[in-house]
Amino acid sequence: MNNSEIKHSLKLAGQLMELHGDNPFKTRSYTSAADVVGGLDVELATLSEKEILAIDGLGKSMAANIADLLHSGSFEGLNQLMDKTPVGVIEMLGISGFGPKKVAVLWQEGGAETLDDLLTMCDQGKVAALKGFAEKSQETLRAAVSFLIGNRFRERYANVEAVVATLQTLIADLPSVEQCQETGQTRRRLEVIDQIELLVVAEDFEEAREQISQLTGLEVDERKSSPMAWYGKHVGVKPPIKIHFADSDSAINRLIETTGSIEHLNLPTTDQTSIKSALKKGRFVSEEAFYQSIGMKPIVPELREGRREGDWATQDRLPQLIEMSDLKGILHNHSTYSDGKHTLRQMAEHCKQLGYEYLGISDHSQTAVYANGLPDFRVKQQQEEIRQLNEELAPFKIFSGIESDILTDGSLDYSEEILASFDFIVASVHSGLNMDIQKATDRLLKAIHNPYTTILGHMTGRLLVQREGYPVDHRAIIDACAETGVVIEINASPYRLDMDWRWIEYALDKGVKLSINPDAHKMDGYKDMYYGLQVARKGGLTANDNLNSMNLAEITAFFASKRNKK
DNA sequence: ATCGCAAACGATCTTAAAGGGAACTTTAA
Repeated sequence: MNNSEIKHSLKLAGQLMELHGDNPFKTRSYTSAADVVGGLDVELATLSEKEILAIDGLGKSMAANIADLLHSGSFEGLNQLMDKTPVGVIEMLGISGFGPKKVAVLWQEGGAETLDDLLTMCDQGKVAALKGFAEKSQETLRAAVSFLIGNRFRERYANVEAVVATLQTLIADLPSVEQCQETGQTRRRLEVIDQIELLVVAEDFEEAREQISQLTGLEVDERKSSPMAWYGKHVGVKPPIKIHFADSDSAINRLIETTGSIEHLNLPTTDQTSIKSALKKGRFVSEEAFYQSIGMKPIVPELREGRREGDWATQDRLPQLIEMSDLKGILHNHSTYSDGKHTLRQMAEHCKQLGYEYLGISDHSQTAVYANGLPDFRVKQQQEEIRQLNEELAPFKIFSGIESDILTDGSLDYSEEILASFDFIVASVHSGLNMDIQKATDRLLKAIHNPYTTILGHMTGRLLVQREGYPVDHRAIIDACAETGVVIEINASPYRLDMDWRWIEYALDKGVKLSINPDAHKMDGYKDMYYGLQVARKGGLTANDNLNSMNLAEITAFFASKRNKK
């Protein structure tokens, strides 16, 4: 078990204790132990019991729980709590906006044991009748529960990536299988996956199907499976799996057919038919050969969504999509000054080691007390440390920034004097997320028009599969960024991937720059830029339109010119 | 349950918004 799994178990134990009305101080000790574990930069599995006991916030009981977790994947206290809580009620703890206390009422007073029970109770008006609930809460609950139910079989891309790779290898190694290739949504790098698809090349489909069904972890769904397709699922993986079969002659045709979205396959071709019907006219030896046969330049899988790629490919105007090697520096990162796991020095040295030219540090601002946000004097301390590190690490450069909360009224979180002391400012909303579209848009517009704002951070506050973002008028916001020269972040955390890639096209039309930012809270977090890059490519982003593709000299000039416009 | 001060025990404290219900509880960043 790794730290993040241990953290998850301790947090769950804390939530369940609160649900069952345990001593609040005992409850809190579990929650805070979970936080402590989350903040460690060394794996608990590598520590002795004595070393674990020496960690502040982890005492005798917690050390024993951790030992049990490492040994058996659970601990007695957690097992007991799980035993007396229905699975559906545990699922309710994930409802955004409703915590353990409210869930306890819904379960014990209202009798709900599943998410579906809750919807029924909302329909019957029974939720509004419960103590501590009323009309408004009932509707908020209905929306949050519907969202969770709608996402029951959907998963973030990053969480299925490894399973897809493992399955691919396992299946390719089966004696009856010639080749196994990723296709469908994951091949297109969609941010949320509701079906995993693979294409198997084999002579004898029947035999291949049977061997696949034998693989550990896979469960076949006999009813849905057919001679041409295996349907089923993998233990612990939410989206269902569909495996297509093809002989080697038709493999490329099947790959193209299963990779593109329906909208892509329906795109018109110059002969008045569609991609889909063109595929039926022959067997192709490569994807490139197929697209050329219909007068199109080859289209990479990420772009096959049925948007503008058909026209681009026909007119030879496909964008030169951004690549990892186009990223020259890393912006929007946290350190131990606020809620990051690693020190400023560690973050900088690691960034430099990876070959980047610069790092933009933007810890949380003072209002974010829960994240140890920086008051004025700590901003100054950090800037002094940055100055010293810059001397030492030159020519590598750390830019001093801040992730300033956009307060409820749309203003930033410091005085003019402090705001003016930063090289760049990421402005993001972190609190008061419950807004209508008018209020949210006005709040963001005011922040965009603040002359100190350099980058607009995670635009909608969404958490994929967990929580809907607040609604915003994307056009109005992008237009304002065009007017003010504010850069829009593509937050690369696989939980967010916000702004949504579907709006990149509009932003590029308006001449707005984007920035692929990892929002890293630890050194390892830099890797998330990969996920941001995938969705950026889906949106047609090129290196030219991406802020952190600038080299050090260019971005230094960019920050300076933005500051001089004030 | 943990910590700190002290030797068995007491204190444990982010804060603001929101909703429900008329002073407070719950939630979430």
